[in-house]
Amino acid sequence: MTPEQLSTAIRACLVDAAASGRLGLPAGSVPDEVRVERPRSREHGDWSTSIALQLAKPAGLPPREVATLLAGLLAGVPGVQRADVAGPGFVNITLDVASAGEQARTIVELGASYGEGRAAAGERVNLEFVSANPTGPIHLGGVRWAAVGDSLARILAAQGADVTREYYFNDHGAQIDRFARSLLARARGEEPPEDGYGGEYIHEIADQVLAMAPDALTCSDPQEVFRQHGVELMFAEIKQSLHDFGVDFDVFFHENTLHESGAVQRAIDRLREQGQMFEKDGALWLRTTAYGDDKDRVVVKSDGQPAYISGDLAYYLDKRERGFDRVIIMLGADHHGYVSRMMAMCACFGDVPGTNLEILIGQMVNLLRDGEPLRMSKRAGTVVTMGDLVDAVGVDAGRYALARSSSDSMIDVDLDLLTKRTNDNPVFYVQYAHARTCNVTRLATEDGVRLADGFDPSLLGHDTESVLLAVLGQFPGVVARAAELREPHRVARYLETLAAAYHKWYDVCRVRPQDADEAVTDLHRTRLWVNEATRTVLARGLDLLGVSAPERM
RNA sequence: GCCCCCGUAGCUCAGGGGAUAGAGCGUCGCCCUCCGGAGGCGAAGGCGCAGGUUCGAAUCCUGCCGGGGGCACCA
Repeated sequence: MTPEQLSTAIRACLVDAAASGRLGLPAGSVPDEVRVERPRSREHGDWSTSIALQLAKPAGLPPREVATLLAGLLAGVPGVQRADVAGPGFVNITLDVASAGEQARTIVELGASYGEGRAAAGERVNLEFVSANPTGPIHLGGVRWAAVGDSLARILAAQGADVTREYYFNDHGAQIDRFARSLLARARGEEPPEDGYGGEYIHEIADQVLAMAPDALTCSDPQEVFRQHGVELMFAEIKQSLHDFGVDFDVFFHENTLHESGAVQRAIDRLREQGQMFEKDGALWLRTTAYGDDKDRVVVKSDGQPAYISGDLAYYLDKRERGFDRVIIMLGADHHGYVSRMMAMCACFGDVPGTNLEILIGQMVNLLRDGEPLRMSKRAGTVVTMGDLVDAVGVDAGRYALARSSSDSMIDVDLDLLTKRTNDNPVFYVQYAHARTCNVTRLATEDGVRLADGFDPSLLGHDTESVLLAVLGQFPGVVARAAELREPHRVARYLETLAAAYHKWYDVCRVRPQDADEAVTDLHRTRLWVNEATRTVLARGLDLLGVSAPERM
């Protein structure tokens, strides 16, 4: 019996009790979802629910009375060995060993599709992340969103969403001009401009542009040549480093196309028709304060030039017109000030903020060296790039380290720790567990233990076994929750729990016969099912994080 | 001044209003005639402060303290 099945059974008991008048409330007032949790202490059984505590008040009964009623009904459910009332009104449930053991069969039979859900089925999601300006390599701060964003895309897809990964390529503004001027200055052997970029990569790109266009310095518009080729080269490098990090976008959207195609003007016209625009001081404004922004925003400046937000307006409208009902944008904490104006903009279009537009703010990565904060500056060229991270620890450790923490938390990354390749990255703990499952399967198969020859879940009675089975059963709920809250780190934390449960089980429950004299029994075969189920979930979970699941390490 | 995030073990971080708050690393002590010891078992060690809501608060609300970030007709 899976936790989902148990939850359904509990709800059915409650609806029954309500319908027959024993609960003192109408059947319709039983919550749609009854939460089933793992109790903290093993002595409290396999699963626990606090539903009786929640229903006590509406039912007008003491919590323990509701719990007692529920426990009595649950005791009659097939697969439930016992249901006890505990504490203020918890119902603790212990399953039959065989019923709990069926979890292994369920997983092995579903294979890689175990853990998938339909919570986001039919949703067309546009997930925009990274979107770093092509004025330099992606630095470590941006890498966090690459890891988290790509993982979120995988998790949403596992819930049935149709996800497009999108990168907004800002190739239009003043920062690009600064970049071009910096390249030009470098090529002429001059110091970078006051507001420009420094660093080794500027040197390299400038040389490459000169190689591509030998007359770049003598042509009529040198800066334009450096801009065009420089951005192209920088962009190619960014794409490549993302690809090497295991992140491939479906759409690279160029801001330029919005201005060239007239999309900006269309968006402005649309908003004007809806009465959201007004003119003041020679500029055109969007009345974002009507929807909670703290000030109105200039869309077209008094000099006639479009302000930055005009691109955002057009871009949002473009995404919606491409058929995405959910536009999700991941931004760093240094951009959180945009949230209220973006949400207001969404409302100005007549959409629903929070539904059609979601903005996820992630906190920054704090770089340390020797425990001391490291100040990074693109201007000074002291940046730690995505490539540096991959060179230092590899893709798996890098992605895992960045994806295993909540995006709400600022995280510290100590470069010396990383470059030392120490074992304190939990990704190895999880990957090792996976490699172990593969090893066990390989050796067991050589010994003649075959899944197809038998499965007797009533043999899975060891305590470490029931823990492992229960943890395996939590996977679909974890994935669903990670998708719902847009929190990939939940998957990583879950995998660490699963790996721990597996290691403990492995330590005391042998899968293979001890030696050639020992016959292969149903216990060996059944445990091989458990091993396979674990391998399946570890592999799928790592896949959701974009981390490899090695068979040997 | 206003807005957002954070404050949990020595360090880095988990923790869906529920029972005795967890993991990794670090420290100390155990376990290889045993499917891979990148493992397992044990010990020490913690919710910034003060109120409030609740049967019940690390979790929700308010204030304070501390850290980070943001408040342009820049992009």
